[in-house]
Amino acid sequence: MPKAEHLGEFEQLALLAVMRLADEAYGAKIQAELEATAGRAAAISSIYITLTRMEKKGLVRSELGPPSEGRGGKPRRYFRIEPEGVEALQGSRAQLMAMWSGLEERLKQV
Amino acid sequence: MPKAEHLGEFEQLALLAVMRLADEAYGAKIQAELEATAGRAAAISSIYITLTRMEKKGLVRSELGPPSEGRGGKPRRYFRIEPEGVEALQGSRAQLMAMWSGLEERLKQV
DNA sequence: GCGCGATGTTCACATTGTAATAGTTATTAT
DNA sequence: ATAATAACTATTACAATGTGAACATCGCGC
Repeated sequence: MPKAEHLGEFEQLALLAVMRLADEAYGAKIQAELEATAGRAAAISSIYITLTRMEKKGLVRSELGPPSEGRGGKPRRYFRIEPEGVEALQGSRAQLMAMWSGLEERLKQV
Repeated sequence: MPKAEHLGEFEQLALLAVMRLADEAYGAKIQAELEATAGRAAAISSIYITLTRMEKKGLVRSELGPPSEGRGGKPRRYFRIEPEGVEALQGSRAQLMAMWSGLEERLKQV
């Protein structure tokens, strides 16, 4: 029973990638999305571990795709964000935006 | 020698609070600022531990205020953000903004 | 002197993030 | 048929980040 109070830095990014990819959100693609969009290198293990932990907290769910799609390897595991995940994400975002508000201007003067 | 690749969730918030408070950034006030502006409860120990660790990485520096100011207790420890800290903060922000871009609209439809 | 309020500090632990490595299975090459 | 390769998922052990509880310091008012 994790306490699950706040989303970690990487948890936020991983959730966002899942949302962006909609129904194409599986491990390898999530990794590519993070690299391409955020410029954030992430180990593939970080992605699986983080998403699996979040699944236990009810922030995402996952299901296996069809066993074959003209390719080898294990079937893909597709992730979907749950309403709780969306909510957590919006909460984190609101905190950061509140803290940033008014700071951009000040930074320009330096 | 920590590796210090990315800022954690709380590291970001703590740095932002230090920036917002300018030359009034000491432990208790940082805690109050987080609560007031972000609605984020944080243990006072989290603040000191996190900022002390970031000081070792060169993201902030700190100095003790005058021993007394008509009040008891240890002298206040004032924190300042360093240019490296500002840079790290902007990097984290850019990643999140990139990942969020385009998602707000999609969310409204749910 | 004694307690109170306003600080800062430390320790032990829980949660979050990563590197290294192993496992699965279709397709292609030999 | 067998082996190599490619495209994936999974586990383990550890490092970094975050927290709760408890303690230490010191001026002020009684």
